[in-house]
Amino acid sequence: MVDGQARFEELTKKLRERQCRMTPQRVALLRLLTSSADHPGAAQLYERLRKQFPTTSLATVYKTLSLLFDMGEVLELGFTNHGVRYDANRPDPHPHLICLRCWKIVDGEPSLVPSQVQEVAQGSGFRVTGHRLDIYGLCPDCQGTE
Amino acid sequence: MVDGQARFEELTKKLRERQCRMTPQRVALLRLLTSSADHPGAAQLYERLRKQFPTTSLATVYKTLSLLFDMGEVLELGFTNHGVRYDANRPDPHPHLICLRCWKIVDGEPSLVPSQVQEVAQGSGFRVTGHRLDIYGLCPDCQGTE
DNA sequence: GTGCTTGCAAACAGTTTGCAGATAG
DNA sequence: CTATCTGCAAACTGTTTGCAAGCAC
Repeated sequence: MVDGQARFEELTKKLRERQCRMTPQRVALLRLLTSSADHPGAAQLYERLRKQFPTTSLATVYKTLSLLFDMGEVLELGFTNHGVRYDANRPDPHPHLICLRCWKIVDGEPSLVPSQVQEVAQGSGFRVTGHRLDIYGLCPDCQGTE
Repeated sequence: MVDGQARFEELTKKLRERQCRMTPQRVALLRLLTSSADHPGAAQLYERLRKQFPTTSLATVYKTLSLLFDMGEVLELGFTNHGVRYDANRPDPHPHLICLRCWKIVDGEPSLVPSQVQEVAQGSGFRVTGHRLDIYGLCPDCQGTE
């Protein structure tokens, strides 16, 4: 588990270094991101943000998220049918366990995956820069309720 | 490598068993799919199909692709920025090497990945039904041209 | 003949963009 | 003060849907 408070301060610091302005909306979004373990989507973040800032717009959420993504501080998990989900707690590639029923997303441990990745790439001539491992299935809550 | 002709006949047979009608458009799409190793998207398939059937519509391409997907005979590789790419040659999960520059997609060998998947899922309580491993990087052609 | 399939157009969802006004530094 | 950020609305992309006409069987 990652310390949300520490991560929040780390992100704040990195944004300041970039001469980004810390607007109240941005601070609130950073707090939300660093205290959410459930890989929220833009719409979920927007909804939660609206409780504090009723005039906040979805566009602002997207703009901040893509800023963080460009800085390499957020992982984007894109899905065809369920939009993009964000992980700002652990920006390095790690496996995700995804429930196909309730669409819950849980972090997995990297374990041996990176060496596997190199092995698969071997002989292809690709220069590997990253990877993504999604594991699909049913979470404990959704088993037996199909 | 998979024998495209054999795969084409296999798909044709499975569709017939489902009492699906073999329209000329469908046959042509099946041929295209089973002879393409480059994981084309719907738009690419549509363009190639138009050369034979100038009146073919994108909707028909999507309908047939989703039929094949529902039958478990086609792999959908969804990307946030580049739509969905299809693999009808090998419907079982296998790694893909993806060039971030030209967006070429090359098949990788499954090797040890499945056991890794089980290992990662261990302790999460998830019942695993599938997985997806994408390896990002630069293909040989795109290295040095950045 | 029957009903699945096609192809058009319109709808749709999620994301991005342009711009005028607001505001952090 | 000034450049960045916000929030609205409109644009955009890729995909899906409804429906009348067409065609495989």
